[in-house]
Parts: sequence; C-alpha cells; structure tokens
Amino acid sequence: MKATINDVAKRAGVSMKTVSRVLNKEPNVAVTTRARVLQIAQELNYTPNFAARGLASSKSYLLALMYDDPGPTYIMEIQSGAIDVCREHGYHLVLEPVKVPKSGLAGPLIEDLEARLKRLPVDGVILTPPLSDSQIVLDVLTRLKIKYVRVGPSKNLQAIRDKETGLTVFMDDRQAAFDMTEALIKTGHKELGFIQGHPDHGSSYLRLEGFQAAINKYGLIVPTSRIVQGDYTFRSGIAAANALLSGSNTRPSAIFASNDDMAAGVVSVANRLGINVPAELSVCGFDDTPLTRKMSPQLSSVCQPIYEMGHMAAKLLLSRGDENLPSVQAVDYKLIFRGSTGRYLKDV
Amino acid sequence: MKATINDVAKRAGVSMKTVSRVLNKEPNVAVTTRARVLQIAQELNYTPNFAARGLASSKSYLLALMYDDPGPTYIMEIQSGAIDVCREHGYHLVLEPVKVPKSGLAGPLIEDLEARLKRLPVDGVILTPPLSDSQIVLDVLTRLKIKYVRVGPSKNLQAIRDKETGLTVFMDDRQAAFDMTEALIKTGHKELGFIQGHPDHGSSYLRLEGFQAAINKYGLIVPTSRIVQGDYTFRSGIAAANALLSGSNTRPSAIFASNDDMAAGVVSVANRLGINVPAELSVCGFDDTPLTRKMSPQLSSVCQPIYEMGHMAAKLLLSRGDENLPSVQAVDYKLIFRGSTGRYLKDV
DNA sequence: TCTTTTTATGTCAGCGCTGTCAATTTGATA
DNA sequence: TATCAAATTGACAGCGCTGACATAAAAAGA
Repeated sequence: MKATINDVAKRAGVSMKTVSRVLNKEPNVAVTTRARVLQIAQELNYTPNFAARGLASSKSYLLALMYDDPGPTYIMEIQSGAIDVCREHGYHLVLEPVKVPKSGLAGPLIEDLEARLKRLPVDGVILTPPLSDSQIVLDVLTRLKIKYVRVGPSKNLQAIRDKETGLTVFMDDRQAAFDMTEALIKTGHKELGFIQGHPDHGSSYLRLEGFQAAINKYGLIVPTSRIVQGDYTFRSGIAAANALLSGSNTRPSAIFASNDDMAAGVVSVANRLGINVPAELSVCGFDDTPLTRKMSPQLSSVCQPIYEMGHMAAKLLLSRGDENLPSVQAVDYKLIFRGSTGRYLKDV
Repeated sequence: MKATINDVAKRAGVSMKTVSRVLNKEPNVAVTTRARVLQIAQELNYTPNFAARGLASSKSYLLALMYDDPGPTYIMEIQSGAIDVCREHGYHLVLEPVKVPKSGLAGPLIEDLEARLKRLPVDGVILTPPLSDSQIVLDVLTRLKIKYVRVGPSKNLQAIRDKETGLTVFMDDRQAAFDMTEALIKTGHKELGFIQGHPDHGSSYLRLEGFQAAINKYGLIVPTSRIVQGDYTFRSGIAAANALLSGSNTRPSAIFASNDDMAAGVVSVANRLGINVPAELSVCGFDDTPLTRKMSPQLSSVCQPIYEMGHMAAKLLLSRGDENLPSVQAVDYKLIFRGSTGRYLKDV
C-alpha cells in the first residue's frame, strides 16, 4: 500500500539517496534524473514518512504556536497565516497554550515549557502577545536553542540575543494610535478621552504614547482624568466610560479606546446614558475585530493585518537563507472609519 | 545533553526494552523495577524522542483538528478542550483547516485531504461542524482507516460505518431550542419569531425543529412570515430583523435567533427602530459566545459546553479501551438568561 | 592530451525507539 | 518436590529516512 523511498529508487533505477535529494530539492541532481524520479514518485503515489524523516534528520517539520489567551480571533488569524506558509514548506503547526503566572513563581512555567519542548522538539516557535514580551519564555527558547519569532512585541527585550535567534514581526502601534488620534483631532475634536489597555500588554503603553504624541503635536490638553486605565475587557470599557461620561465634569467629545472590546463598552454606556454616537460622542477602538461590525453604530478602528503577521512569522522561520529576509519585519496597519466616529457637531 | 533510553537502561541496570515498558505504562514490570527506572529517568531528565517513537511504533502521537471556519471562538474552545486531553496522553494537536467547496467538485478536496493525511498520518481526527456532516470527509477518513470523532454532527450519516471507526460528541440542539422556546412561552410570549441558521449547518434544522415542537406543544401558531432564513451572520440577523420588525404586520414580542451573531443583529435593529429590549421585545440567541456579554442589554442564550466537547472528543479518541466509553457522548447545555429577555409586559 | 575541478550518484551506518520472540525467574499446583 | 503456568526481562532486528563520505562521470583547464 504505502510506497517507500526504496520502492521509488528501485523503480527509477537510482539509489535511495538520489530520490531523497530530489524530494528535498537538494542541488546536484541531473534534470533528467529529477524528472524521472518525480514521475515515478507520483505514479507510486509516494509520500515521505514524517517520523522517519524527523528521526534521520533530527528535525521535526513542526512549528509551534504559543499563546496565552490574546483572544480567539487574534489566534485564529495568526494560525491561518502561519498554516498557509507551513503547508508550502511541508510543515505543520502545533498549538502550545501557555499560562504565564500573574505573579512571580516562574519555576513551574519554565519546567513545563522545557518538558514540552523536549518532548516535541519543534523547529521553530511563533510567540504571540503577551508571550512575545515574556523574558521567561524567551530565555527558555534561547537556552534550548529553538528559533522563535516574536509577533507584535512591544518591549525591546533581548536586543542582543535577538540577533542570534530572534526574529520579529510587528506593527507600529504607536504610530497607528498617533494617526487615529490625529484623524479625530482633524475632524474637529478637541476634548479627547483615552482608555488604556491591560498593563501587562506592551501595546497598552505604545498606544497611549501615540495618543499623547498627537495631542502634543496639536497643542491640546488632556487632563489625567480623561485617561483611564482599562484592561482590554468589555467590562473595563464600561467602567472607564462611566468615569469618562457620567462625572460632573464636561465630557469628552471623542473617546479612543485601546481596543474594540472596551470601545464597545463605551458605546454601550453612551446608549444607556442617551448620548448619541456619533453625533454627540465619537468612539473608536483598535484591532478591528469582528465585533466592530456587530454593533450599531459600527465601530471605527485600527485594522491590524493579523493574518499577514502570522504569515510573515512562519515565513521568517522557514525561509531563512532561501530569501534574504531582514530579521525584523513591519506590517502595515489601516485606519477604518465606520459609523461610530464623526465630526463633532457642536464645535465645528 | 539529551539522554536516550539507552542511558537510562544502563544506569538502571536493565534493558532498553524494560525502560520502554515503564515509559509506556505497559504491564508486566515489577513494581520495584518500575520505580527505579522512573527514578533514574527523572534524574537524567530523560524525555523520549518523538520521531523515534513514531517511527518504531508507526504511530504519530498526533491528533488533527479539522475545521472549516465555524467561528474563531468555537474552534478555540474545542482546541483548548482537546489540547488538555492530548497533554495527559503525551499527544499533540495539529491544525488542519479544510475548505469544503460550496458546490460539487469534491475531487480536489479529496486529493488534498488524502495527501495531507498521508504526509502526516495522525492517529485521530476531530471533526467540527460543518465537517462533521461532510460525507466526503468521512469517506476519506474511513478509506484511510483513520479514527475520527464527529463533534456536533446533525445528520446521521454513515450510521453503520460509525460503529466501526466513528465516534460522536454532540449536544441536543433540538431539545435546547425546545427548552428555550418553552421558557419564552412560559414568560408570557405568544407572538414568536424565529431566525434560522445557515442552510449548510445541520444545527439550523435541529434548532428550528425544537422551536416548532415547543410552539406546537403550547398550541401556538407561528405564520411562516415569522420564520426567517438567516445564515448565522450578523448581517443576516439585521436583514431578518428588518423583515420581522418593520413590516406592516404586527410584530412578534420575542425573537429567537439561531445564534448569537444574528441575535445581536436583531437587538441592533430594535435599537434603531426605538423598540426597547426587553420591555417591548425579547431577544435570545444560541451558543453563548462572548458577544452576548459585549452588548447591552446582554443577550440571553443557550450555552453550549464547547470546551467540554473538545475535551470529550479527544478523550474518546485517546481512551478507547482504557475506559469503557460509549462511542456516542452527549454533553449538557444550559439556558442563560440575561437582560435581553423578559416578561412580555403588554400581554401579561 | 592529461590533470584538476565540478557535478552527479552511490554506499552505508545509524537516528532512538518498539515489536517480536525467546529466556529467565517466580509462583502456584499437584 | 516436581511440574507447569504466569510474570518478568532481555536480545535483536529493523521502522524509513538522511548525513557523511566515497566514487564515478563530466566539464574545464593547461
């Protein structure tokens, strides 16, 4: 039933090694030979044995995607992008959920990670936020000499070691937040509010920085009471919106939430308070999750090309050498304007 | 650096085979021997080689999760459940997205599937909807003699062959829809509307059946104009809601959407039309996705224990023999009532 | 023409583990 | 105590492939 390399070799009248060369696209094979082998392999419906290859070459033909709950949509997109590249290279993707302990005690995590990576020695790891910023994880990977690519990291950890094994794919969160803020300002908003993301995610700080940079550029002033801490959840968006909208102070004319879930919270509070969005309040989010299109008005947001990032991440891991890719890749973002933002009527 | 089974064997003064027996929990090993080997293995920080094991035993220690876009949340939950079981058994999960062509032409799909499964001969496959109902996929799996488990299938395909290789995990969609409808009726609603799901998903029909069964039980009448076809998307929910709410006919006092996205569409339309939810209109969905908690009012829904289903699916695949699991497992659902449903004030 | 490279192909061991089956020990039975 | 079955352990041959190296053929110089 299942043909081996030996079968192909015999039938083609060459050695197993030559067949192996053809199958692995190694150089130094005569074109005629290559063609013949390929032909025979096809006829015999031959497919290489995964385990045998791995054993002989001490490679696993496996990439791992490590994540610690950055939201299902995000993971799925990264997955899709990565899988498509894996396919092209005859690789497969395995999933490794990782639970980084909130506080201290890295010991168990380290042991667990090492155990898993030894058992299944993948050829590369894709790290998604917040793992891409976890020094603990990076250390383990470095120690085990496993190649990794950090997706959307924010901190500049391990700058030196990165040059050895670390690759990076990122989006300029700061600039994106800057652009979105600027867009808000240019449509007439002067009284802006901002909701910050989870303190553990580096992106929170970058987005805040971008916001503030735009504020400064236009000489506006945002009191600290207008910058509220959230944690990327819908609930925290509600809480933040309450603080921002129902205080006795004048309320902002636009609120920029660091992600879509929180922005949804803002819209929901505005609805409850009878504040019309966007006529009386503009709201925008970040990430352009499907949620943006499942609310009314639909939410303006910053679109991260997450699929692309997954794609690029896997590509970096698998194409080293083939092409000459720089080890740090930036991907483009896009501002998406929907119904939740508009000109601030009162003021303009 | 990396210890082999041989190292452990020598140090423990036994043969490799005995070590192998211990590691694989095979019977017929003296307790003292077992303890000693385990001890030494630990000391040497030994971890078995994945590829070698696979090659020697012609098993892959890999399970595949096949899916065709049933929503990121769903997949992630299934994944989590399955991965947890895999871990316990020293297995890993690989992802296999499958694109079932909308119409005809199964050829390429079949070839693609076969090629993938031959290259990476997984020990079992978890099929999520709508793949769990795809005769094409089931046939390929059967032909390749690969064990599979169907998650949430609706059609009763291959009833006979199932007894050979097929396992099933399902939730009683019909009964759940019945219960939810009954709950609606019992809180006073008489004028019900229903939005059906995607015609390709068997669940659509089951949910409709459950709805109708409840309607019949209570002797209510639902005109066909009150049962609208959707496709499980937010957009289709909007369209359906428009049909249901803005026609010249009297409008229903409660709308049961076959999933949460569509229910969100209904709420959104109601908001726009100034119809208060739940005072003037009760809305409920199905699936209990995170979205239900990201809208206001929060959405009542039917909670599917998706994680459990993934867990059970993997368990069925990996525990055959160990425990005596029936090949068809049902999991419980739960009705979750939130702000979007309430007593129909006008009528009671 | 005869060497020196370069290119093309082959030989062979062995990756680390498990299946098969044989050998040995222990325990139970008569 | 002798006999037989059961439990325990070991020897050994590969699983299917590739890496390192050897060899043969072709191309390039001299």
